[in-house]
Amino acid sequence: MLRRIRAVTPAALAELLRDVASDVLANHGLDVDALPSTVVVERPRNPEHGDYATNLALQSAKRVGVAPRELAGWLAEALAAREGIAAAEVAGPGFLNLRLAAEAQAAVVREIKTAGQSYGSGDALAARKLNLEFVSANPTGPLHLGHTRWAAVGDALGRILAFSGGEVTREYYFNDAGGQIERFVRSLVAAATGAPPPEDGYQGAYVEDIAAEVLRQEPGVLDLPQRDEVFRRVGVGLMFDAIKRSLHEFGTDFDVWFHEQSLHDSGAVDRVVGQLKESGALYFADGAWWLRSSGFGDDKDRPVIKSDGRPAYIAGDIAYYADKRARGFDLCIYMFGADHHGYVGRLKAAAAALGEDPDTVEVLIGQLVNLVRGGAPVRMSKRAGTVVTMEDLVEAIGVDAARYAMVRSSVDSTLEIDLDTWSKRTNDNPVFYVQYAHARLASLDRNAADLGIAAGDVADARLGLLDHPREGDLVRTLGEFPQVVATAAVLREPHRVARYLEGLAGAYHRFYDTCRVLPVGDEPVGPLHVARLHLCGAARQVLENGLGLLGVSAPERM
RNA sequence: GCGCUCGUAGCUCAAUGGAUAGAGCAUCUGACUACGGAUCAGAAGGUUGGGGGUUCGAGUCCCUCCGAGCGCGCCA
Repeated sequence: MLRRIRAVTPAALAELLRDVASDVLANHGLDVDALPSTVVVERPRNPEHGDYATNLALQSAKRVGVAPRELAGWLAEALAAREGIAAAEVAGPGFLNLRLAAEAQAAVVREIKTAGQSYGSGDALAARKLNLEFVSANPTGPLHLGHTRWAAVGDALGRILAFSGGEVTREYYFNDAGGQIERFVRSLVAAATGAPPPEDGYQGAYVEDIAAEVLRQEPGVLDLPQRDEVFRRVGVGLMFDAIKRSLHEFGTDFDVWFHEQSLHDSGAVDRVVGQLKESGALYFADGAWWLRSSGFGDDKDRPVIKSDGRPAYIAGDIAYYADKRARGFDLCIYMFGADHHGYVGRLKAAAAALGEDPDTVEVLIGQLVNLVRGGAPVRMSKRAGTVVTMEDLVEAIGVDAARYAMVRSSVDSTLEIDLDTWSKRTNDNPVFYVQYAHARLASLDRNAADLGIAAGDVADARLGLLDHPREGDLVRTLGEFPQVVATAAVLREPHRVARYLEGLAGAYHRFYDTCRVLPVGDEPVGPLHVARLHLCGAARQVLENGLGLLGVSAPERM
């Protein structure tokens, strides 16, 4: 009977370190509370620094009142006696470098195969009710690249937050109550009547297409007195549908499609404005009602009811925020393009004015996306006239590459997507590099099946045989996944998952290059073959889980 | 002028205050009579825009200057 060893993953190691450090401090009569709230465990770049390293002694030395190296020495001694720890040594100013027994590390393979699709999930956001609002493009034209970035990043973030225990609702807010809808309708009417487009109107082939479709559905509409109303109802509806269809084909679906107009129709805007007037957050000046937003951290006060008596744009957003809170969301995450970052202060001020904690509003800002082809910028779209659309991008490189390209970089930096790179079917193209690893693993499984080899129950596998350096690297990489997901969730940084997958694919390819998995020729199936098959199965599972979080397919064949 | 986001290898980008700042591409040199060579090994490539500060330790935090993008409306 094999002895079952608990997998020593970074998370388990952090826990172990905390226990050991508490014991050590207590035994020396020192203050246990001097330990940092989170113990950092990382994989050193330099293999000479062990399998894992921690700066725990460095972090706590000052508060404990003991020299870092001395404290690290105490920890090393205590750790070396623990199960699964092969070696613990002090290095540099007080780092603690740890080597683990192969069997203890490889036990993570068992965890992965047992957890399956849930491996990597966690509770970092447990019991949090999260509202994610993203894309929210105005229904006056097709989605452009900025929207596309959020369609990919927001969707991935939603998956990651949910995987981390959050209760996530994804929403799309249609600004269908403002003046730009009027302009859109006028543009449609002009296109339908053959008149020149209005000066402030929308242009592009899509305007013509929608106008033509309205005429097809409502023949004779041009002669009706309610002509504009029909164009509004049918034309805007067609635009809604086109946007929803684009997003669905992009793999991004929403739980709630919220219409600004509904807030006006239901009286929600009137109610929230009344509430703000009553609390004194609004004041009347120059014929308009102003929000004292400068008193809540904004640059200046903002008109909420304009002097013509109509609600300003922000009125709808305040009511929308209040609606979200009333629905029980304890955190409202907004995702804006960089050109709307000036809106952040207003939104937080509005929350504060309603007597809410401004921290219930969290705004992510995404920088611009530029396309390059053949070394030259791509700016024009066939359909939209002026900007490149989501459909243009998907047509050029496909959904998987588009999503992956958008999600593999931090939203903080402007992004350049080289269409030549992302349409290649080589490892110039990061998404193919990762997907190829998965396809290779799928191929391996097919080959094993053809040979009649089954890995069997992972509980019986001798995973301690996985002691080759390449195996160790792969095992440790697999063990990092839950932490990567948790960090991505907490920091709202889905690109960490993508970068991790590239590292995992690399670790797998390096392992595969050196370590033969299946028996050669007449060689009988041995325990190492079985252990490696399980390792490959675990790698395949993590690639699948990770790609799934990004909304990118994990192909069996390519 | 004020504000936000940035500035890292030739290029595209990583790095939650940790050790010698990392990948991929491009360049150069190697590895297929075995599981997908769409792979792997190696070389070369850096004053992290400049300058100060904080500390055991700064690409990361603070100040300042330079440069880029984007904002600064009773538009949405």
